[in-house]
Amino acid sequence: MASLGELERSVMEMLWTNDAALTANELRDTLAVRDGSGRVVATTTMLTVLSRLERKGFVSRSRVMRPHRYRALLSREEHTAELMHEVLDQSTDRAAALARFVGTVSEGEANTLRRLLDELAHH
Amino acid sequence: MASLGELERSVMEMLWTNDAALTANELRDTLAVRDGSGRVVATTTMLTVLSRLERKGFVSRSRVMRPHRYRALLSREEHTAELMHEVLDQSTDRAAALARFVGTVSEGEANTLRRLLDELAHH
DNA sequence: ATGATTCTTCTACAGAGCGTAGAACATTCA
DNA sequence: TGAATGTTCTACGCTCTGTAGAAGAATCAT
Repeated sequence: MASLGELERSVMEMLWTNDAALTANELRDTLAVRDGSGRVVATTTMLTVLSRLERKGFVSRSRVMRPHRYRALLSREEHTAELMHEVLDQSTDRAAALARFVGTVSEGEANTLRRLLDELAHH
Repeated sequence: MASLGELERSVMEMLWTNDAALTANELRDTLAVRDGSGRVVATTTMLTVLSRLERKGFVSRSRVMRPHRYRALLSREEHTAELMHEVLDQSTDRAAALARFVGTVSEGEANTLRRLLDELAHH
């Protein structure tokens, strides 16, 4: 999966937080507020970034109306899960990598995992 | 964690595969053979890449002898586990992300996880 | 010891990715 | 149909990475 720059990432964060499809200007304004740094970018900058995110397959764009509306193709959780798989796939010994991972997980998270695997078993 | 370029990644792969500390020329030669593409780089190229990997904290260098010898600071599995944590840390809802992850894991891998968590419980 | 050899560092450059946005083009609105 | 709004095209600077020559440092062979 392609990786994201800082602004690209911020945009994805906004799209993940708002499940409605947003316009470039809405994103631009949200960024100015939400990003503590009061980051103000030109609308064209936002549009460029959105085009790149579309090309990379992170967002889809609805062109039926103007202004166009953008939404994330995956939810944040799906994205995270996909990244975890991708990382794991780079390993030659997946079981060993999982062992390391599980070995460094908090007790609470270990319990979460047990519960999830339990639910999975009784599908 | 800093990310790696293609050549940097190849070098880490070689260091992960050989647990002995290797020299720039050994890595150079191994690359030429191992990398199917018969990739031949100059020794100085290898040294530059190794310096960058050292700066990024991926390898350590023994300077006591010449030529210097390089080794990976983390094993491949440790590295993978660390990346998985890093990815997970980017999520706002870790449990949800883990749920997605577990939900898309193969049956065999689910069993591996159950076993690992079981061992963890009886520490 | 010293010239030859080997090794490392310094410097440099090209290509790609990203943040950035103006200029020009397209659409919609009043 | 002119004004306002929205989108695309083009471009530039910065950083990262692959690449390696030039120059400096250490080692070796005689």
